[in-house]
Amino acid sequence: MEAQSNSDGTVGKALDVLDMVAGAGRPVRFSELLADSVFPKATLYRFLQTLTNQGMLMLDPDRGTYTLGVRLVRLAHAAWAQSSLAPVARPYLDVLSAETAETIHLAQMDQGQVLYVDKRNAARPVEMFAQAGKVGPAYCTGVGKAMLAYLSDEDLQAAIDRQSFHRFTPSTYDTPAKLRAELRLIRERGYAFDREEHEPGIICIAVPILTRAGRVIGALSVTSTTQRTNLAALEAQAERVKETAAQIAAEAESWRFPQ
Amino acid sequence: MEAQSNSDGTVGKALDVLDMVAGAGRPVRFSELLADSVFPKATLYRFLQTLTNQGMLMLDPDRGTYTLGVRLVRLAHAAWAQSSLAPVARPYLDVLSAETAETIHLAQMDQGQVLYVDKRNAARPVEMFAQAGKVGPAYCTGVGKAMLAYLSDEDLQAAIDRQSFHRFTPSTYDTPAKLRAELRLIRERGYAFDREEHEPGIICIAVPILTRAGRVIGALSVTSTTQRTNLAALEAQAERVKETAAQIAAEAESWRFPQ
DNA sequence: CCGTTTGGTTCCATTATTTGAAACTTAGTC
DNA sequence: GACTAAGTTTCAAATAATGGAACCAAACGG
Repeated sequence: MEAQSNSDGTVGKALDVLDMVAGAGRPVRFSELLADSVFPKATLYRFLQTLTNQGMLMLDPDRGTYTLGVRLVRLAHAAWAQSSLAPVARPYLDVLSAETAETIHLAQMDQGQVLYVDKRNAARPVEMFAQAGKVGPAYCTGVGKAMLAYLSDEDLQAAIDRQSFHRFTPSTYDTPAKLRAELRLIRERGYAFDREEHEPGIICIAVPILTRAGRVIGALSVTSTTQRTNLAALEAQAERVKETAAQIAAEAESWRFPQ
Repeated sequence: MEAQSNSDGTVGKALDVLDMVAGAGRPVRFSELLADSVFPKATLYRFLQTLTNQGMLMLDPDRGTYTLGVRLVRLAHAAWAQSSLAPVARPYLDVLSAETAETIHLAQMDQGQVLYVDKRNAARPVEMFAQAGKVGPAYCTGVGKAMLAYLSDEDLQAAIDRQSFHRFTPSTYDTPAKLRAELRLIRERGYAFDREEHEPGIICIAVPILTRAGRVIGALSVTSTTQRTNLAALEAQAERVKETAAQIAAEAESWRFPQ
């Protein structure tokens, strides 16, 4: 995972450093960060220092390791509450979840990747933080494709440039061309499938969540396994899922932008 | 809520802007931010642009309003998972919660404030994001005082400087001197009380979570109301709560810093 | 016990970025 | 169609970031 030298000046670079620490997934030493950083020693050092006294990072003085700071948790609480679809969508997901008795995902786009902001697992109730906040690829997941299909040409190009096109399974679309063809179909149809493209045995139907103006603000999916069901059965739920998406869109529009 | 012009260069200023948007708690227009910002128009404008490109903020193009971006949610997921005590503490909180049948709070220190990272409500299971991530004052909460009591002189001074000493109730400690006296007692005793200092009728017993080296990494509290119980009854649980804190500390030390 | 390596921190002249007043461009009013 | 408010761009001056190199401290090896 390389920091792709963003062109956003000092702030962008500092945020890259933040991502590096986040990417490590465990406390990291200065030297480790230095090893796969594009920055020279002193520069990286200063960034770490700045981020640390801003509370975005935390330095364990005993071990000399850096971890993400708690200020992030606070900011994220606000982000989740005010900017994600999750709080708005919650009641609608509850209903859909009860009706379908399948796993439900609510996702948004983040820098070309899929960010899951809520999840319902028919079996047991949600473990919020543990599940929400996870990221996944866009080109081979139902929610990902549903969102990609409705991006502007410009945004779509930017997103495609960020896809790895790794071939997870035999049915993964592994080139931009194949993906674009699929996206056209999705746009015509109004919903997307995941035909075991990311994980064998896992299938889903996904619909975009669109504003009245036609901008994608998220996606919603009903997921199952090939053992329990099949695509046709999922497709039968399409209208129901679209309806939920529409409700969420309407609510989001009136709630997040009052007046 | 004023951005207190931090001395951390460009990055610090950008993060201040981020806080401003977070602080608003709703989508905000450029002009609103400009109104209570110390930055001149062009500067603020460029920061917003940078943060937006970085996914830390989101610009609703229809309305021209800024909200926190989803990248924060992703970062926070990592922060919560790797840097907060919550995942480590979870099983121990489960046990304590079952035993006491009272509300449990797990908190950490963030820039002189108390950040709640997990909460158990005897009645219903946790709503993670909805509860975790909230912040509160340090000088008048059980967990806050428990942590303050074990800070180094330097860190304590810095934390005290950030307290408002607002008098929420008649029993709130409203000066640094009174607070410091209380902290001495807490250090001798090993645990802290909240004697309706923040909210009338709400009392708690709180213990610090300390590393073997004696550094505070968090605090844990059992909260109740004056209607249901009293301080003496809570104090009777002190040893039990300390034990849980010790378990969490031990686990945190071996788990978060493997090898 | 001392020379050496490794990991982390500080210096400081150079360089590049940020800064912000002012000019400009929309979009909205009356 | 002049007037206002809100947002965007420009550009020379001011400032902050940069990074090579020196420095320090602790751990290591002989």
